[in-house]
Amino acid sequence: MKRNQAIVLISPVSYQHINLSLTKFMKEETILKNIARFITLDELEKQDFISILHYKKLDKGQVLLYFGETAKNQYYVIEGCLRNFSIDENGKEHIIAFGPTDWWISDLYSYLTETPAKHILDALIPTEVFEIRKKDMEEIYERIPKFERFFRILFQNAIVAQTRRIDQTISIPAEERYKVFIKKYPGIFQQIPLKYIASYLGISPEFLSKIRNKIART
Amino acid sequence: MKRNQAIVLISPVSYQHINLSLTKFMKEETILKNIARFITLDELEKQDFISILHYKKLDKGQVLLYFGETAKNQYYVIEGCLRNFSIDENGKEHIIAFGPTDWWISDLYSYLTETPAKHILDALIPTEVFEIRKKDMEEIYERIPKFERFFRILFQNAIVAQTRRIDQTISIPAEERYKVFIKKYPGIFQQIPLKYIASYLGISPEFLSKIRNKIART
DNA sequence: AATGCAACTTGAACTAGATTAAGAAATCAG
DNA sequence: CTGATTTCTTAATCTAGTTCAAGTTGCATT
Repeated sequence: MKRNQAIVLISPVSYQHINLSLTKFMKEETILKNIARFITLDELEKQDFISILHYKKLDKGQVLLYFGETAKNQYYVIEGCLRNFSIDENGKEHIIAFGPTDWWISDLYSYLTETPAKHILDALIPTEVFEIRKKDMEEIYERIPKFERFFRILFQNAIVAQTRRIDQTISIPAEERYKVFIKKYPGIFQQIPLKYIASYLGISPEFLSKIRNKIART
Repeated sequence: MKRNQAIVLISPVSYQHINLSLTKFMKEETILKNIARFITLDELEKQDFISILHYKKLDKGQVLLYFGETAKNQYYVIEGCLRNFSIDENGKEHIIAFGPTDWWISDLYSYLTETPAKHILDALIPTEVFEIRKKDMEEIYERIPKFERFFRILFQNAIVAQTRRIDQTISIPAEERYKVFIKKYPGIFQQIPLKYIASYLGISPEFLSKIRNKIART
């Protein structure tokens, strides 16, 4: 079954598709628009916040956080897709989360406890991010307390999504979970190799292939 | 294998065991102590906050949130244990979260979106809670903005725990997950029937029994 | 103490998903 | 364009976990 056969791309055209990089200004606009979902910043606050952003451009496969390294940053994905994954004692990779365009991602455990990370963050496709250092963020919380509210709401929404995922993982079979994933994340489905999607779903690539074949025959 | 055979009870004696109910004052102290982990409240702020708490005492099996009902409250567990669970299309229950003593619990999706809940909250053992109405909480956020920080930190910690759980669910076998659970939640393990623990782990009660027997023979 | 109900255990049969191997198709680098 | 590498598919075999049925044990009620 060919991936793109019957699924319409419904997310906005990737900026890379039109071969026109975002200017610095436009990149900053995307993160400010993301923040404006939950809080309103005045111009001074916007400038203050922008001053702590560190732009990074990653190639496919490039690592943002290594196993054993202490996470001192969190990331906003301007464009592209990151993954947060672990490696089990058999050397097998398990994707815990994707970090697609317009999402925030980090290894929160390492970041909060300042202990070595047990997870790894890298880019699955060429990706641009804003990196925010923990120290800088703590100062922003002091200077612009409404960011407490922003992240409270962001984290609430993250908990809702994770709860949904836990529920599905323990209560519905892999085929159903795959169908839910396609509907929920069409952008990721289009861009990311199937073996990574299988890993995220907690199944083998071979089994995902069987599921897709079965769906195609129905 | 008998449950209590080789496991030492390490959590403090249940208040109910010593047949001495907490006074109203002591109950309020427990939630204030919980809050003091992340923020400092002055006496006026404490009184303000306590004024929105609604005490509830539940019997085993008593429901706090029904399927299809819109969640208008969140809960702090003074003593006891709640569960957040779903029922799949085969009528099977899946426990998504426990809410043991000193934890905060709600159906966050329904609470945030003000849509009918797809989960159910009830008491697995006799339980006392403080119920906090959404409307009251929103006013507290206005009057005492440092609660934004409290819940941001609380939600961050919740995300860390859920991420750990997702990682374990997709990467280690049920036996390992059971061992992790026992170490991490000895209190729940002591008090809650095994069939609920099996449900939380995403396995059948029969399979949990087989795991326990295997462990006992090793 | 007796009875009924709920929880737990056990074994056999079954299934969803994993593993292994091999080949095809797609993508990438030069 | 070509060769190398990665991704994907397919089939056979294996295994973790489910289901079902039945019996045992623990708990609650009378």
